[in-house]
Amino acid sequence: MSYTILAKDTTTAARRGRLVLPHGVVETPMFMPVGTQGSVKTLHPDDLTTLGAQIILGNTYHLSIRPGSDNIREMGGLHRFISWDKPILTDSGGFQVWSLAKLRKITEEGVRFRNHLDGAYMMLSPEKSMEIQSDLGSDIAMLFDECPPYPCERRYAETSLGYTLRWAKRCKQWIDDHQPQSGDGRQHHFGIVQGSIYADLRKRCAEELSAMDFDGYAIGGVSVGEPEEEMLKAIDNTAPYLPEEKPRYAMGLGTPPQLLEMIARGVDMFDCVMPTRLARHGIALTPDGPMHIKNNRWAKDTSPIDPESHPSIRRFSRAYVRHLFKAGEILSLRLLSFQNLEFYLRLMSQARVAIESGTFGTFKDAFLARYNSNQIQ
RNA sequence: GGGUAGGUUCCGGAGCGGCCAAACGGGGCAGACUGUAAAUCUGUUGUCUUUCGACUUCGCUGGUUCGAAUCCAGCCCUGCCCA
Repeated sequence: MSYTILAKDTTTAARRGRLVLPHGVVETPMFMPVGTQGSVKTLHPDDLTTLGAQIILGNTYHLSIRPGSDNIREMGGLHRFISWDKPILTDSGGFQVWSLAKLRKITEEGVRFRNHLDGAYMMLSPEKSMEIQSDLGSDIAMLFDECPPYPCERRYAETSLGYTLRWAKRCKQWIDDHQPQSGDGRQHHFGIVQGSIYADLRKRCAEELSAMDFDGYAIGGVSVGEPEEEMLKAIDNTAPYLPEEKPRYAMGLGTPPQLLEMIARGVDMFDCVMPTRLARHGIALTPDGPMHIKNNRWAKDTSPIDPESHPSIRRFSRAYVRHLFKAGEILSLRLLSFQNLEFYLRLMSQARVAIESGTFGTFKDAFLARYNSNQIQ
């Protein structure tokens, strides 16, 4: 088995695991920095290594329209192309069906897009998505799903779920036909549970996908604008029906507190644009809460943004980073991205240690109390 | 000295008799962001008031008019051209 549960928490459903992938071993719970276009925005791959990133994301939709997945395959695959030799997870493009909704048409066959670059028509189907991800050579390929919007009426959610389940079967068929190998060295495939806010649909989807025996399972249809309460409910309505011995991945989430809440519910993997996007928008994440570095109150603050962070960011004062940001200097975006990812990855590292010692519950409460107090000195 | 263009709210810059506390851009202040069409987007930016509204403001002084940032006169100051 490529996934091993190493420890379980005593008072929550948190798990400490290890996932063996073609390009390396990743320890869970873990956070995956998002590198949609083959780059975690503003950061050098060596920065990611310094930060302890174990795996990053790439995106099927974006990479297939530019520079083209066939080109990437001919150049030796995504890892070589972007010079990153650790694991990569590729999203299937299903999310772009949702986020670029104005330009799409969904049919049984798949989704017909007009891409956002030159408006050219493009078809994404279960088979096509799997083929692109195979060309990219990612360690984990996500199944091609239909991500319903929020809010979503029952009727639409059912129809949408039908696509997701039938498309999952076709993805499975494509995998069996094209990638018959077994073992940790082959590309892994994760199913995606949809069902919107409807508990019975979530359960049904989780059970049907589980029966198809994928390498891991994702909880999708979250991070689409729903309130936090609905998001956690979707986790609660899904996680219990997923196989215990497979990794669970909450897609597109979340805030630091949300991450801990989901780990406590048995989720192992996360990805989110939040740390890097907030960085580019002038917000630093710290153990004491988010910090609008552009605010006037930091103008003369010579202390570091986060005294507990990595030395290479700790050496700069809040006043300096603020100055760089306000002056439009690119360095500020890099420094803040570095800080925010450092913070996310540190949080995951601390969570792993806490689970191993069976104290995740108290760790979580302490973290939340401090983070939510938002008392940055 | 002669000619000419102009002086507008933090800056640039529109406005050229009422719809003007004054477009737009920048800057300032604050906010939003959750499988990245995002180094993006939103709000706010004369004073007082919770709202209605009141008050002060378009170089200065005076005038014309029911009404002036806008018209007239004088003055002050800047840029450019000629001596």
